[in-house]
Amino acid sequence: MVDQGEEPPVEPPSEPIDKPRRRRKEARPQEIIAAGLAEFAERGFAATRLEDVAARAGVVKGTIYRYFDSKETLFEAALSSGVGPAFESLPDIVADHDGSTFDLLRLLVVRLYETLFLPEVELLARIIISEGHRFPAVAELYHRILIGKGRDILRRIIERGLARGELSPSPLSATPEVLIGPVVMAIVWNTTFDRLDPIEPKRFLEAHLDLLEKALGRNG
Amino acid sequence: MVDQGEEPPVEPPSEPIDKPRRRRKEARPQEIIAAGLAEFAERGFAATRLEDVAARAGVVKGTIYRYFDSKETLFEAALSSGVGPAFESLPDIVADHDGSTFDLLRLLVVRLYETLFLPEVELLARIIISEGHRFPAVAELYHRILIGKGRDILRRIIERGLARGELSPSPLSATPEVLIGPVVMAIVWNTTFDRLDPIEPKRFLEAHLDLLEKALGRNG
Amino acid sequence: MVDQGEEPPVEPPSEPIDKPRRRRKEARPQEIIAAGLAEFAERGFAATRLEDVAARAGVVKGTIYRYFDSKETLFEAALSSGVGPAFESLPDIVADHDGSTFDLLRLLVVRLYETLFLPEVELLARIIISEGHRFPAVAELYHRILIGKGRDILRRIIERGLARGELSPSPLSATPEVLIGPVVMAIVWNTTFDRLDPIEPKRFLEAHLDLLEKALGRNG
Amino acid sequence: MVDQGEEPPVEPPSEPIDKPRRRRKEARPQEIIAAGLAEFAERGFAATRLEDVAARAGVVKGTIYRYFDSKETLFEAALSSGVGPAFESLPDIVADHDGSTFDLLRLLVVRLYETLFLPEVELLARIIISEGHRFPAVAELYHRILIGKGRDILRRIIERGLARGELSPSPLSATPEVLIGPVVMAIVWNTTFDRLDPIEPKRFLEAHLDLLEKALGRNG
DNA sequence: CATGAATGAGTCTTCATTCAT
DNA sequence: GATGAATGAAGACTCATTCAT
Repeated sequence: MVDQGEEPPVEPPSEPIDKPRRRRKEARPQEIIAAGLAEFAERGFAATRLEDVAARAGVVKGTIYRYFDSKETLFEAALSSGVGPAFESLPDIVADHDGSTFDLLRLLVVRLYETLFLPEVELLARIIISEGHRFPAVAELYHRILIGKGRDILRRIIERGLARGELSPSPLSATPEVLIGPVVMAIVWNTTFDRLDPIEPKRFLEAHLDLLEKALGRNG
Repeated sequence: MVDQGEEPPVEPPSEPIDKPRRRRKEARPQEIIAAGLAEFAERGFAATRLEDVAARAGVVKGTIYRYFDSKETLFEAALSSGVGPAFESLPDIVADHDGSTFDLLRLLVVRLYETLFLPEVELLARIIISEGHRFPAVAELYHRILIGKGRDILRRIIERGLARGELSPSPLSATPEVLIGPVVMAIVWNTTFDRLDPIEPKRFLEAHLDLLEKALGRNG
Repeated sequence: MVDQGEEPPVEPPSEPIDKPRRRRKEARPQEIIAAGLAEFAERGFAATRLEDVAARAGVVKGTIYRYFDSKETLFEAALSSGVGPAFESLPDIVADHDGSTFDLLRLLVVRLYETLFLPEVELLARIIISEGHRFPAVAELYHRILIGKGRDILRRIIERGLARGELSPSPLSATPEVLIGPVVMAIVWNTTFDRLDPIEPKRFLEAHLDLLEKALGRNG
Repeated sequence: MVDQGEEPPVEPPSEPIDKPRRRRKEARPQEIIAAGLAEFAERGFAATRLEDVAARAGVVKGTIYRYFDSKETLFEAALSSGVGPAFESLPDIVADHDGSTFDLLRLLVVRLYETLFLPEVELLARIIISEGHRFPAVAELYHRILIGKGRDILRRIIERGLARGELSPSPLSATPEVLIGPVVMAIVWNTTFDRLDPIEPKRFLEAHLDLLEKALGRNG
């Protein structure tokens, strides 16, 4: 997932043998997007220079315009590119599972840590956190994703818990987003203070799970 | 609290009443800083035009340079300006208090919600979240503040709880930052999705306290 | 001579005749330099506007920055551009010559008048005289040239004269630069008073040679 | 001559004793002019900042405008200020003198070296050389001075020499300015190369006189 | 008179975007 | 398609000049 990475210098050996040039060309847009993602995450939208994106993608500034109408178009393309892969695998964990509510939450939370700290996803996260406010379309896209894939699952877990009698109605069950607050904090902390005092995701995850277990009970 | 931000709180009471102009002059840097804060929070550092900052402050572009050497200098001044007021009142709550660990945490968390959702502080928060990564000096400043004032209190609350036997060593007590994760999430969420789906701080606070109470016990 | 200044003297004779645009592009930097030289000579470095340089070169302000990093870079490029051509042909006149010292000096001085009053060289001279003091790099460049090519020849002429017994040691032979003082005066005079009361180089040259002849003797 | 110098920090002891303040104020324009002279010589007209002139004069930028209408007005005032003193003492040397032509020339040339290398006069010279071309009024002023006081004397010396039979008509006697070329060269050289390779006026003067003597004969 | 805050026109420099080759 | 030269609209910053105190 999201593995289009930075530069695939080794051409896929499984394919015939010709088309090394062809291959390259078809990959162009992806390479430009990957370069854009990296630059936008590093400098922010306004401070990113297309010249640098081009250099990182190994092309020339003008070439970007063959694939994207404008800097903004590239920006939105870059932000859309990783959305699917990044959050795709979440939904089905609730449906067929018969553990406790805590078990389900643990599954969700562990998955969140695994996903959100992937290098590519961190880039995305940094951009959304930095620029989301300035780009309504971006905010809306991610809001839809996070609601659709994330918040929704959370609510379904809670509803299931209530239905099974493992939980009882409370302010917490009414606003279950609170339960994943720590992982958001970890992401944001690492976005800003990564150079000074980075959070160790593993350690944070353990404490997070400890908190959930204490609050819900191992079987609650 | 924190409202001393904009205007020097001590006005010269000895002087007559005239000198509206004089008054104005002394306030200039503060007015420019306030305008800068608003613009930087709205558009980010790179996309903010000094022209707009000036207009908002009711002066002309060149005037900014009487007080600040460069756009960057103004940026840093703006970010430093609210630091003290915003976090000053936190420290002393632990020292003389004889409630349970949960009571103390509740005090801290309530205070955090009260402070962080003040309009001025929200501006600061947005800027730090958006630009902190690009401005090491800013990141360092706030890291120092947050560590010194925030994390420190948290750790002292935990230590006190351990000493009083209300808590026992666990992953959570080793990484107590997790406990305030939800408030960070709320801030960040509102920073990005304020226009689409804002979080109601009060409701979030209740759920947050509910979580803490469930996890620590009312007396734990 | 020295007229290769503006345009690369060797035009590609092999190519057809079209490509007027291509032709243009390769010449751009030279055109900008020529325009810069003219403007800098007319107004001085500080008062020259890149906008005017661009207009004179038939391009747009931004284009200058494709070739030169800054106004200062262009300035230095312009001053370096003409150095070689302007002083290149001097050196070899001493080596193989069997006339008297005066004959040699006459050759040198005539050549100096011919060279220094060429329109392009006058521009250079004006800039060096005006701005040399403010641009150490420029001063050093021309000092090296003038010493290497000019002063050196002068000294060799004198040494040759001493060796041949045409001259005898004296304050003048110790400081032979004095011998070319008049031509420097003529240049400077014309730089400043060209509009009021220009010096006629030819008349000045005659008087200068008259002075040298009287001082050294036709055969001395 | 030209002794208004840079900063007269010691108040004239011959005057009474009071009025130290009064004195200061009356001297203001002169102090500003002196400061302007120094700055204009150092940086040229366009690059000189009135702020720096003010600082050097120990006043505030606005104060300059109490005495001078504009930067240009100050410039012209500064350039006029030293003219009289600098060239005043030249004229009378020809009238009553009964030495040879060479003797007279020697007097003139020695006086030129003495005058032109005075620190204050060097400042003036540098400015005229640098900016004269851009300021017709300045060029005209100095042209009048130099013609009136300098060239004129030279011509009278030559005429006297012709009349006395010490000289005979020649290109040199028709263009006697050539005779003082070396001193101009020395000034210009020192203006540009003062930091790299300054000319020693004394040594140059000796060689210059040697040249004149050789050309005219001690008694010619 | 002097101050110094304020102004605003001007200039360098950057960079997204276009376009001929 | 790709290139890279050229464009032109901004925007940061400077500084001569003005003006209220």
